[in-house]
Amino acid sequence: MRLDELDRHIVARLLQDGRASYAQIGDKVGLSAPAVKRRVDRLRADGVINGFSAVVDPAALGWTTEAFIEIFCTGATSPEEISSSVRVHPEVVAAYTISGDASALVHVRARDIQHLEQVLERLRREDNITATKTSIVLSRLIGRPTDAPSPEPVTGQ
Amino acid sequence: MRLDELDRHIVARLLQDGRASYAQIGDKVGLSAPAVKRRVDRLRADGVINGFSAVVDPAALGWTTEAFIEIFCTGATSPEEISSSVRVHPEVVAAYTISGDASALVHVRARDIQHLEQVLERLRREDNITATKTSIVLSRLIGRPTDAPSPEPVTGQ
DNA sequence: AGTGAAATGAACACACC
DNA sequence: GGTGTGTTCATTTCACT
Repeated sequence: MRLDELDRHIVARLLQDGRASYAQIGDKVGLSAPAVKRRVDRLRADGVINGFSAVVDPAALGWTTEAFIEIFCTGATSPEEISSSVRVHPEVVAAYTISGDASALVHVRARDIQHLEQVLERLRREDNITATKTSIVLSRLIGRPTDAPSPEPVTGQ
Repeated sequence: MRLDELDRHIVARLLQDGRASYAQIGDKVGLSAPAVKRRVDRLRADGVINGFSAVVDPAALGWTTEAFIEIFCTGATSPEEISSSVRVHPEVVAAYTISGDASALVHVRARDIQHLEQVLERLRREDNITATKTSIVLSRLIGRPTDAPSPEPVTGQ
């Protein structure tokens, strides 16, 4: 499934304003509203667009503390096992297996430092997990709405 | 500014479906559509909700490679300097100053490994940056739509 | 703060060019 | 891909509690 320029343009607009009407988008990209809807429906069916969401300030909801935790696991722990050890903790907002020394990198949000400490204790109690290495976020320098990329992959120069 | 239960409920619904109508939300939370709209307007004015966005699959847009890069800087480089060194690179989707050895942690998306290498070269050419340590993402285990937290901070147990 | 009603405008599903 | 139309539904504003 290939995306043309119009598709990318529509995705760009929806990243910027997920509640834009089809007519509004159509004005910007040069299509009629029904044509935009047809393309958005197709983009959703193809899994390019997976839904819509509000962009919320975590601090305003009481999540003022954030950390990245490197997870070290026993011998040959599978990604699935890591995933299930980690996903039971609701404070985990993202987790990745990565190259390098650690088995996984986990992005955590907590109410405060005390809460973060509790999360760490709970993670370290998991059977697979032998060690953790925590980097507390001091400040967010950059963060696009959804950590989303721009719709146009930059061609290498 | 404090949020009551209804506000959190509304935010939860908008995180799940950013295009939900006010009437739909009202049905779930027990309010009329105008009442929901007034609260959403207030949440936006207060900066709790910063906008709406589509949830897009980066791979479908051609961004198949992802990495976390620890950035090491000269002596006393300020967060602002790091930020400006890093934000000029469009492949950077997020960046944080963190505790620990590194000065900052940068989340990067690239088209492929070759492209990632180019990003690394460009980053290392920045004056402030003395070294980088890259962890390539092998697989995403968990990733809530927007790396957003749930609207209810979990109380420590 | 909330509701309810009325007017405007968007969405949707058609058939059609 | 663009129009047209008609129906349904959402948004918005206002009066009122």
